[in-house]
Order: sequence, then structure tokens, then C-alpha cells
Amino acid sequence: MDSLQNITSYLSEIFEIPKEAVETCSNFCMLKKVVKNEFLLQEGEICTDTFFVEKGLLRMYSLDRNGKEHIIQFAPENWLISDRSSLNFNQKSKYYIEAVEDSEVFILSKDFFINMIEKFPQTAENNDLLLQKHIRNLQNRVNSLLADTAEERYMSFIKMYPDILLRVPQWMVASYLGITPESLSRVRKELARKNFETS
Amino acid sequence: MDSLQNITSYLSEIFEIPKEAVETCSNFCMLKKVVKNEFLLQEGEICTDTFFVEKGLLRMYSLDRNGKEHIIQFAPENWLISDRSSLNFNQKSKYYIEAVEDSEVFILSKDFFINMIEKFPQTAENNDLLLQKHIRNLQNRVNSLLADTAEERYMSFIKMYPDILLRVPQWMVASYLGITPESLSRVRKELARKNFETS
DNA sequence: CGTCGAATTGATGTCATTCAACTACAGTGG
DNA sequence: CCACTGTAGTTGAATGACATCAATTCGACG
Repeated sequence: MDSLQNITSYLSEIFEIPKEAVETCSNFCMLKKVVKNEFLLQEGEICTDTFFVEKGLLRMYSLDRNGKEHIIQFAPENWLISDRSSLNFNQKSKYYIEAVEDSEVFILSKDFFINMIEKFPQTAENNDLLLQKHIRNLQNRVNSLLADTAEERYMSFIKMYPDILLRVPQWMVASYLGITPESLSRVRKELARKNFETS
Repeated sequence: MDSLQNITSYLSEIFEIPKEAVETCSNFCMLKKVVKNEFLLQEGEICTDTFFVEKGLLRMYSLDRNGKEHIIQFAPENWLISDRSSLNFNQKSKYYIEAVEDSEVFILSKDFFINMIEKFPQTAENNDLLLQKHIRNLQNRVNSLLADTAEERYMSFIKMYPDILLRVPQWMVASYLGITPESLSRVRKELARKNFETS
């Protein structure tokens, strides 16, 4: 099976374990193709899986009382995404996980990780590292939202995620930065003006 | 030793392991008394320890280009605090960890955790749970900074941390919320007015 | 070509910041 | 005991950053 081949090679790479290991856990994960705008999680549901993006791009966002979207995270190829609050504490999720592009996603159940760790204890360490990185990201984001202006946050975004910048509409970048599309448009205009002056 | 007694009972509680377990690791942790305004970590240093607050109150904050403080986290009794970005990735910290009150803190080195996990593998799971909770907190914070007004964030703070509210000056609450002390003062005034109307 | 969502632009509004003045109060030293 | 000092908190007026609303342009795609 072609898809199964992909699962094993990708996962063995990210978790740094032999392919055979992943194969033994293949009952607990499956490949799913999702089309643009399709949901993998919706508000009110309990998140039971972790999603590994093999191809495409996902985003996680919340809806506020005014129906406005706020993007918490993007997940391009080789990224994991999930609502850990919901997954680990069995609480209803406040978030949506949606395909920004047609995508191929490995759905990894809780049992998948349990099995992996059981058979290959080293997985636990890699898992831990993923959590640590997640914390680092979130902490940087909090600090940036507290300390930086919209312009500075946009500059950071360009540096950090130049690939994503080119793949999502501008209003999604604005949503991620915590400003309106109109404001981002003006920020960009202002930056263009500045760069022109100094060249 | 009195302090050693405290270490073991507190830590055995939080990590859900027998006291004897902690005692075997007591070489890797120590009790430190810090006075108000004393630092446990400063910007530019590499964070090598995790701090467990037995008594008192700590805060972690960053300084922006204008010298303005931005509080990332408070840590009252029985909380762990650390700059995990720095600790786990050996990077210079962007943050300060400082005592808000005279405090007593257990300093837990990396080796402490390594030893604990080695001798009591179950520690790893509890450790994992702590990371998951940390992620949940940070994610909620990001969402709140993106989606909520200053007034809503203040209301959430009151509900979530009523104890801390009473122990820190108002300007620190403002810093945590991401607004100026003046703004918080006005938010509070407005809330008082509203509550008066409806009573 | 016509349509629809995305992006830009202008005019205006709102919320929070800044700066400055003032009050309240705790701690210090004469 | 009182004056002196410094920090916290409040308030007002002006400013600034970003939001909102509305109109227009741009661009992809059927």
C-alpha cells in the first residue's frame, strides 16, 4: 500500500525510530485526505487525535462572540497539530482545525502513542521534545503579543514562516497576528514606503 | 534537617511518588530563601534549573526595547516555574524570574529530573502532565490576548487567580494583562460603575 | 466577460497609551 | 513627631494605534 509506506517513513523519521516500529502501530493511525475548508475538529467536540500533516496546510482557530476568527496555529507539512487541552483533559474544544489547502493527514489516536511508547520507549523522549518545542512557541507568542507592535509581529512572522506567508491569504496572516486585514494592509504599505526610502 | 523534610513531602506530593524516592535525589535539589526583588534568573543567562515555590510568590517577565516589563507568568506556592526555552534548548534566556515577596524556593537541577525518572519511571508521566497543563495555560493565554478585550481579560484574571490579585500591586496585574497601569485603573473604575448600576 | 472573494484606500470612531498633575500612603531620617 | 522621599494609584487631556465602515480596485476562475 502506498499510503502505508508514507506513514511509516514519515513517522519513523519524526520520532526517530525504525520503520518496523511504526508498522506495528499502523492499526492506530490512518491516512486521511481532506479538501480545502474541510474540518478535522470543530468547537464543542472532544479532540481524540493528533494530526500529522504529510501534505498541505492546516490551521487551528477560535471564533469569538462576534463571529471573528482568531488563528492560534498553522501546520504545514511535517507538523503535528492538535488541541492538547481537549485531547489530554477530555474537555470540549474551543477550536476548529481546518484544511487551508487540500491536504493529506495522518490521524494518530491516543492509542497510537501509547503503543509506540510501550514498544519503543524512546518515543517518549521525542514526544517530550515536541511538547517542549510547543511550549517555546507559545511562550514566544505570548511575549510577542504583550511586547511587540503589529509591525514587529508581522516582521517576525515573515522571518519565522516565510513559506506559510506565501500560501495563505493575507487576512489569515492578519488573524494570526491579532489585527484586522485592513490594518495589515496598511502595515505592509508603510513597510514598503520605509524600504523605498532607504534604497 | 527541616528543609529537607519539606522538600521531600512537597515533591513526593506533586510528583505522586513515595518520599523515599525524593530523598534519594536530594543531592540534586536545594532549598533557597530569596528576598523580595531578588532574581533567580536574569536576561542573557542560561536557565539551568526549575524552581518550585514552597512559600512566597515569583514572577517571570521580559523587558522590551523601551524598558517596559511584560509579565509572562506568576508562580505562587506549589507552582513550578522556569524558562523552558532556555532550559531545554540551552539558549540565553529573554526573561527574568524574580521574587515578588520574600520566598522559599526549591531549586531543581536537570539532573534531579533525570535521576527521578531513572529511579521512578512514573515521574516521567507526571512530568508530562505538567507540560500538558503548561501548554493548556499558554494556549488559553494566546487565545485570550487575540480575542478578548482588556476588560474581559481582567475579569478572567480575577476568576482564575483571585489569590494572586490580592498579593501583587495593580501595575503587575496590568503588565500581565498587557495594558498600562492607567488603563487598568480605568477598567476597574468602569466595572465598579457598571456593578453599581445593577444593584 | 462577469462574478466573487481578497486587498486596498479613505474617512471616521474607539480604545488604550502617553504625559503630566495630583492624592494617598509607607518608610526614612532629622 | 514631623518633614522628606519615593512608589502606587487615580484622573484629565492629548495623542496614537488599530478598528470599523464604506467604497473601490484587483485578480482568479468559472
